[in-house]
Amino acid sequence: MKNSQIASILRELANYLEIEGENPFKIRAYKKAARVVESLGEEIEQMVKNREDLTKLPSIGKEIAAKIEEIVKTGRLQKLEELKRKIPPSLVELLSLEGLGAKKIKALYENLNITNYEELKEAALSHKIRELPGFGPKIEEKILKGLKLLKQEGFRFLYIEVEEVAKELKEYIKSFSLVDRVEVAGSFRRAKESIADLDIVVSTNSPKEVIDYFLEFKAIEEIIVAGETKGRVVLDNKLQVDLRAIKPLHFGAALHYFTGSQSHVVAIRQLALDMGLKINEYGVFKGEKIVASKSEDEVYGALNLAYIEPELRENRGEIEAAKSNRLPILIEQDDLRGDLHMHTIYSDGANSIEEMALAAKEMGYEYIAISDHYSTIALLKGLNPKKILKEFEEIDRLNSKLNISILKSLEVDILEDGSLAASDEILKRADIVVAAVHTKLRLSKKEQTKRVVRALLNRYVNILAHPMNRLIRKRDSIDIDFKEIFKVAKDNNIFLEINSQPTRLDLNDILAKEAKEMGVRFAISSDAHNIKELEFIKYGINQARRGWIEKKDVLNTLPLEELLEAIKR
DNA sequence: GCCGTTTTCGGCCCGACTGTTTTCAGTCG
Repeated sequence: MKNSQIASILRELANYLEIEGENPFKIRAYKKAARVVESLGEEIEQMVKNREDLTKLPSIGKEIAAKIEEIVKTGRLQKLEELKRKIPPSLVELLSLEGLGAKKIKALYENLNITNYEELKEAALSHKIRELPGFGPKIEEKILKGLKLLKQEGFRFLYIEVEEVAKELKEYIKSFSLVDRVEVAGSFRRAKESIADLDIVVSTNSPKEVIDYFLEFKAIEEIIVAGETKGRVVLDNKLQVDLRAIKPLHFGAALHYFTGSQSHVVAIRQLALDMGLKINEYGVFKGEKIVASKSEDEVYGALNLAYIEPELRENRGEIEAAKSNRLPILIEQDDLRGDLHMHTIYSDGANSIEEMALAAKEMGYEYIAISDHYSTIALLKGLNPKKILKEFEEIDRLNSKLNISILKSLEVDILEDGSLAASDEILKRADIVVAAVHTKLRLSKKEQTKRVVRALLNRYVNILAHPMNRLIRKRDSIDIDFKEIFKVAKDNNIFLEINSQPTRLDLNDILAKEAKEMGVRFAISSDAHNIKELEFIKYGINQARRGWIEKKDVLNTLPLEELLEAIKR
C-alpha cells in the first residue's frame, strides 16, 4: 500500500466526518495527517512492518497511528466502512461543488433527502432548494453552474501547461497603469510539478480598479468572485485563477501568504504566536503595531529566520533549517556547464548530433553527452553495435570541428534480469553511460530492486536515468526499494538523474531530498529529443531546487576534466 | 485528533467574499 493511498483514505474519512458534523479540528487533524503521510520520503508500509512508532511523525498521534496500521495491515478502515453504511458515498461527492460545504449538504440531505448530483440538479431546477432556511435563488443558480463546471476530482495541470498563461496574465496586469508590482504566487511560484490553480498577488493603491481590470482578461470563461480586493475566475481551459490586490505596504506579507504552501504558512504563523507576534496577509504584528510587511525578507527577519526560497516552503524542515542557518544554497540553471542526456536521429530524436551540439553551445554549455537509446525494443529505433560505432566516429569528427565537447554516451536499457542491452565491449568505448529501465515496469518490489541494483553494479554505468519511471498523471512510479538504490548508488559512485521532461521530473522532490541526505549525487538532464527540448532543463532545475539540491551535489556543474575524474569507479 | 521549556486541558492561522439576512454563518484558500 502506497503512502498516497493511505493519505487518500484518511482524507476520505475526513470528508465523511465533515458531513457528520464532527468537530472541525478533528477533521483538520485527519487532513493534516494525510498531508504528512503523503509527503513522507519513507514508505509507511515498511515502517509498519518494521514496527516503527508512527506517533513520532508530526501530527500523527495514537488514534491516527492505529488507523494507519489498520489500513496497512487489512487494506481497509473499519471506521470508514461504518460511515459509508451510514452516509451515502454519493453525498460526500457533493463536497467537490464550489460553494457547497458540509453544513449545506447536510441540510439538503436532511430536508430534501438529496444524496447525489442528479437529485441535487432536480431540486435546483424545481426551485425546492430556495425554500430552505439559509438558502436562496442565488445558491440554486450556483449549484447548477457548479454541476456544469464540475471539476474532475483532484485534477491538476502540469507546470508547463500553465506557464504560458501565467506569463500572459502577469504581463497583462503589469501593463495596467495603477499596478505597482505583480507576482504569480502559489504552487506556481514554488515550482511544483503540477498546479491546481494560479494565485496572483498585485501591489496597488487602487485594488478595486485592478480587480475590474483583471476581470476583463480575454480568456475568462466564468467569474466566481468579484470583490473589492479579490477576484476569482475560471479560464476557458478550466484553470482557476485567484487574484488578490493589496497595498504596497503589505505586499511582502501578502506574497508570503499567497505563495504558501498552506502548511508552511500555518507553521510560520504558529512560530510567530510562540514569539508573541501575530501574522496575517497584511504583516507581522506586535500587538497593534506592524513590525514587518513590505518584503518577504522582512517577514522572515521579524521571526529571526533566514529568507526561505519558495521551492522549499513545504514544511519539510525548512523552518528549522532557517532558524539555525542551515538552509541549502539552491542550485541555479547558470551553475550547469553541460547536459548529459539527449537523443539524436541515431535513435528517436529529431535533430542531428551537430544540431544538438550547436544548440547546446548557444545555451552556454561547455559539453554535452549524446545518449541515444541502446535497446532491444524496436520501437525506440535504438542503436546496435554497428550503428553506435558509427555514431561515436561522427562524434570524434565533430569534436575536432566544434567549439563544444561532445561526450560519447548511450542510454542503455536495463533488461529484466538486470543485465544491460549493450555488451561491456560497447560500454567501455563510451565516455559516460546512462542506464535506464524502460520495460517490465510492473515487477514486484523485490525483483525490481534486484534488477536495478545488478545494473548499477556494472562497472561501466555512471548515471541511473529517471529512477522512478513515472509519468505524471499517467503512470505511477515503479515499485522499488529506493533506500536500497540510493545506498548502492552512493557506494558505487552512481549519479542519479533528475530528468527534466515535464511529464517525468524524475527523481521527484521528496526522493531527491532523501537521496541527498544519504550522500548521493545527481545529474540534472534534459533528456531532449530535439533542440527545443534542451530548454526543458529549467524544469529539472525547479525539481532539484524543491529537493534541496545544491550546486555541489550535481555532476554537470563541474568543468569537463573534473567531471571525467568524478565519474571514475 | 494533536500537542505542550508557561500547559495533560484547552487551545488549534486568519481574513475575504457571498448570500442570506438585517448582523452573520458558511465556504474557501
